Amino acid sequence: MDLSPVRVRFAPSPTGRMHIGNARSALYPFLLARRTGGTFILRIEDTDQKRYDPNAEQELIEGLRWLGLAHDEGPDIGGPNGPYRQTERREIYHEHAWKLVELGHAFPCFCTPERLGQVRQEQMAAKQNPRYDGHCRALDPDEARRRAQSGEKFVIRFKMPKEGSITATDLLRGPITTENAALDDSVLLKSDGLPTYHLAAMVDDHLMGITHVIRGSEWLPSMPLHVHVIRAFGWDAPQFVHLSVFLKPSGKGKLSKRDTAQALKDGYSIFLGDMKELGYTPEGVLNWIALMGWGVSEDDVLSLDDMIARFNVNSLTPSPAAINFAKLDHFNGTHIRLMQPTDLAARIKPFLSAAGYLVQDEKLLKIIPLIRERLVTLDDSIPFAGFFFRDVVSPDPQELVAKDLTPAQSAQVIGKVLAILSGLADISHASAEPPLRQFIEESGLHPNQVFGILRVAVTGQKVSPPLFESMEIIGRETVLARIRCALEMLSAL
RNA sequence: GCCCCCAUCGUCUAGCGGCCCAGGACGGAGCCCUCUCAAGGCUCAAACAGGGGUUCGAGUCCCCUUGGGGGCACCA
Repeated sequence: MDLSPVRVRFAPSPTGRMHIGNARSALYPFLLARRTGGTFILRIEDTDQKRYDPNAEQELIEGLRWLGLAHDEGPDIGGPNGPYRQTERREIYHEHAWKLVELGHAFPCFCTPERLGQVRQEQMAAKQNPRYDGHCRALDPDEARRRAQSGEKFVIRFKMPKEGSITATDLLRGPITTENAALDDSVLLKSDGLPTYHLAAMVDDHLMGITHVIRGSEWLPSMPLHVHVIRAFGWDAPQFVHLSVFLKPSGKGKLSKRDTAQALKDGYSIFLGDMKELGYTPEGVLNWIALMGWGVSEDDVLSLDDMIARFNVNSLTPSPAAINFAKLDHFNGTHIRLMQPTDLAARIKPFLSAAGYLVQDEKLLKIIPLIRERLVTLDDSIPFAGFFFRDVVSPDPQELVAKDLTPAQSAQVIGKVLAILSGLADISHASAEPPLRQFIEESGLHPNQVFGILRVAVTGQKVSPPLFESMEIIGRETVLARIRCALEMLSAL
């Protein structure tokens, strides 16, 4: 592939929460930029004042930072091609819109929304495609300019050729030819003075020197319009890459509000902010989204650096992809296991703290090897490690009763275990296992019965990290105290 | 309704005319390991949507059908 430095951008509109679709739209350009030693730009497309969400930009920036997708230019860090918020570029769009009018490729339109609505209704009633009827197309340019300047409400529309066709190329799909007659006189500049996407994005991409436009496939149908606009200005078109959409887990249709609600119920989310809180790691999330729409053969556990080294626009896939949360779990767990113990400890600590535990770093570091291969999310550290930091545990008395044993028999067993462990100067894997194994041997009990009672007594739960290693970390005194407590509970049954 | 795009195991995908009675990963099933739960190892089930062409030869190229997705705003 061509490795000359690209200039690419992530250009979200700040209208809501950052989700995996956004993240992937940022990831691929980022990878391409890093792969080629190019430039990755963040641009905020905030021209829709109705849908504007003042918190969105910050969430977007935080999301990028969390994922590790650092941009080289953007509204928060500046750069030579600013401003990077479209509302701060009004004059630029104005100039360009009128330039197009001058060149005869656009025209001011004074039609009211009411008239347009009526026309649309009539067209639909006549089973025609709803489209602009060309009412203001033939207006005298000077007259139109005068009316516009006198304060009359107007928009500027692209003057789409009536005949001919245009061929626009998507890198993943090849050339796509469209009849101009099928295209509309789209609005470029709105009556509020702000541009539509069709003008703003084309102007900005040109002015910012964008070489590859990587965006969602919802833009594929307007690519012909975009190429028309670009050519009307006399510019060279960038390479277009349209990413496939994410489908709901069933693969039937794209994600809806209901699906995101359902995901949350199942303990998942498509929003980055939620995913972080649920204990997903940037590495896991990145790996997951990277592989939805990107064909990598064989080794598919990839770090960001691996992705950069292997990324290639041509291996992106054009077909829609159903999201699969089980795979997210897999990647998350895999990347957790790949982490350095100190790194993992640092990431787990906030979760434990938030759960109310006072965490000692040294102790946590000792726990890491015991729990790392058991974690799917960082949040799982709470059930797996919480009991290490608790003063007392409160097991369910019923769970202290071993399989096929009565409460009294179970009490007898744990009493014997207590006697054995009490006799030890310290409780470690090496010191505790042999005498307990010997006891099991002599008693004819099953290891699961003895260790099961002990596990519940010491950890307060039926599922835990390995018993002996856990007891070693908890310490002799606490272990014995917890066993005595369990013995009392059993005796009371 | 009109326009556009897409089509390999349940899911994400490899495959760019012979290397494919189709490979990997997730998930599923089984076995091993084992103090619970995991992790790990091994094994198994599982797909070229259908129909026409082109070709000595098609999952790979073309056409149609079907299915899926997207778009048709003074939203992006």
